[in-house]
Amino acid sequence: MKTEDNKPVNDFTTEEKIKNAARAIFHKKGFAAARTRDIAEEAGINLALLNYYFRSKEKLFNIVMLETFQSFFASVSQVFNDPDTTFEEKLERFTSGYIDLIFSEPEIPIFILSEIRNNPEGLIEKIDIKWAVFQSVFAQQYKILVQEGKIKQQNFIHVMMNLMGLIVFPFVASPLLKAISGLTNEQFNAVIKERKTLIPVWIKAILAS
Amino acid sequence: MKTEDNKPVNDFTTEEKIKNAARAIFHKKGFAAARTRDIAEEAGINLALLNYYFRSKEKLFNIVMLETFQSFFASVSQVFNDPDTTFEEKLERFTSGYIDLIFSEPEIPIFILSEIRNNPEGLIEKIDIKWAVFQSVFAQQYKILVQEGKIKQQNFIHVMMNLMGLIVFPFVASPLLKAISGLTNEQFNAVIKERKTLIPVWIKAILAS
DNA sequence: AGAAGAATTAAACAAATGATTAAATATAAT
DNA sequence: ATTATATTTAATCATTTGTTTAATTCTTCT
Repeated sequence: MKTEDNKPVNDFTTEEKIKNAARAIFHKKGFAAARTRDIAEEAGINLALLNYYFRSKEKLFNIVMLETFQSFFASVSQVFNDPDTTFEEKLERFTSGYIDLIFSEPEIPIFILSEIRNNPEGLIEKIDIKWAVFQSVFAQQYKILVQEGKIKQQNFIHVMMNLMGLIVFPFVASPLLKAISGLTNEQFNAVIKERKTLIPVWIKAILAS
Repeated sequence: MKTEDNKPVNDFTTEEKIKNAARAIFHKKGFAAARTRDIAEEAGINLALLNYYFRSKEKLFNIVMLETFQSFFASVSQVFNDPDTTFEEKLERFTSGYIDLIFSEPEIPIFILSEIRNNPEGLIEKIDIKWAVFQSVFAQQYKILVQEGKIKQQNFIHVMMNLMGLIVFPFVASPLLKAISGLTNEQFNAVIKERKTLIPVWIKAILAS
């Protein structure tokens, strides 16, 4: 039973099942360690269908990678280019929203960071991420605050490094941090949730220093 | 021409050549994407010698991983447990020293972080990293400063997350950061060098906030 | 010099893995 | 209903890749 656009009711199409499985496996293991048979099994489909729908492992990976990358940075652009919020509000919304986002899929940061080292120019150029960040309203508001003497002059890239470092690092280093701290998963998650309100405060303290 | 302990003069033993090559390849590509033939070629040796000296790719990897891990955290322990420096001095020495260390081998952080996700319990337990950090003199000095009311009460793990996040993140995200900022490699490196003095200032601002 | 052991090499093996084929089944169109 | 097209399957292919083997060369010891 399918609709006129070939989509099963109450279920996923074969193509979607493959892509969802591929996303899960690639995110968890990376391109090189992921096997097409893993993906086929996870999707519950015959191995040959993977090539029938996507031609090759690499083509499938590129699609998953691009979509992951895009959706992961879509919210950046949205928050950073909202004309109706202040610099400080953007700081708070970005921090809180991003921590929630990564919480829902904690493997994504390390996936992106580790896969991007193999991707010389291919991927990054496909998304206008530069515009989303360095030409954003957020960046312009920063510049104005500097001109007004409200915050200290400093290369804007430091702000981005600091903000993203404070948000993302605990996730990518979580196995290590759990080991050295001895915290349980629940305790660790509670610590990270605290950061949703702490990081904006810290960033402001940094900007004032 | 070799010395009595079988070490060639002015050169590396075969075993060392293999391990050095393995380190380079594993650091750059990770375990799954590294091929034993890559390593043999990089080392300039016959492929069979890899198994002759190290039994298997996995055993070779475990040796490289453990050594990398140990050497990368040895300096932490040293700086953090120096009884003759203040909390503030440790902050400065750790930041400066670690940025220099990562500069010399920029692939190591992403290597460690991405490989550790496959290593449930094996690796981390082999190093007493908990002692090196959470039971360190640095941690004790932090506790005292909190008791004295010199800095604000906060879970010590936040300090470690912040410090390491500010230091490490720019390296693991460098391809992304270069893309969004448009900086050249030289400009990017200059920015990171600025952070050697900035990060301790920022951490102190955070601790006071 | 000659024997014994260590190191090295070329070749091949075996398993894993990405991809393809050809037949079978299901779906859509007339 | 029949045909045509799309989807799915089991089997197989072809390459890659970790590993081993057996022969050869080098080193060491007497």
